[in-house]
Amino acid sequence: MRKPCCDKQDTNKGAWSKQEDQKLIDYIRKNGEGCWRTLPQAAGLLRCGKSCRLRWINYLRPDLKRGDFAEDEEDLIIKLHALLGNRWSLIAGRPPGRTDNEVKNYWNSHLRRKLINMGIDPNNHRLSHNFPRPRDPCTAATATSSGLNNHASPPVKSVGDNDQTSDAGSCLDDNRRALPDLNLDVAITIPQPSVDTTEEAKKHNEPKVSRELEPGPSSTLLLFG
DNA sequence: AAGTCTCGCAACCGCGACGTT
DNA sequence: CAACGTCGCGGTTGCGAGACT
Repeated sequence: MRKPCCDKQDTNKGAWSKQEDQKLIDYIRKNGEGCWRTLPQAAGLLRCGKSCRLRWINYLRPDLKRGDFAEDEEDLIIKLHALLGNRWSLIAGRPPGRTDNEVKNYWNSHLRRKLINMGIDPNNHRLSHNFPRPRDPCTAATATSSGLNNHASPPVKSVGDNDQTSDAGSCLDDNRRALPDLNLDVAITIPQPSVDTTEEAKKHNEPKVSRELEPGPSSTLLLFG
């Protein structure tokens, strides 16, 4: 089993009860987000601050859009992943009302496999000889059912993985040729306030985007959803 | 019908980034 | 400028539900 995330013996773990949810909602409605370290005690919750923050962001926030991803959302996520790699918080900033955790889970459980079935390496969005091609249903079936999911073969961390952003971006031409139905003409801009509604997101995404994705002053990237 | 397997979601953990002192 | 504390992100895991045998 896991080691506890914090040393406190008297903190609850695992699934949240309705009462806990309500306490957290009530407290944040009254006092706003932030100061997660002290929030649990102030709200009367036997949870660590991290757990409260995660629960609020991923589940309780009122502006969350739950349910199935639309096709245009899928496309957008694929495009953004090609451009950004596993920067889920940045990717989640674009489809409104989605969380990084939700996008990450959806990628790992659906989109990854979808790309694999299309013959695309989901790690770098290149056409891959190691992955089944669209016209090869036998290998496609084998790949999807034989451990290419995140459970059987968790992603191995490597230098290449960390560098996949530029790598993936450099292969967009290949993808266009291979996937005429998938518009990969994508670029990035700082999220609009109307899309990225939270102050928190603005605070953190803006500098991050400009710092990480703008190699030079002229490289302002515009994202069309 | 019962047992086993697979999948997806929610939650946890470690670590790096950032702010404060 | 180093030390410390907090926050946020990404990777990973556990568990329940549904599919399969």
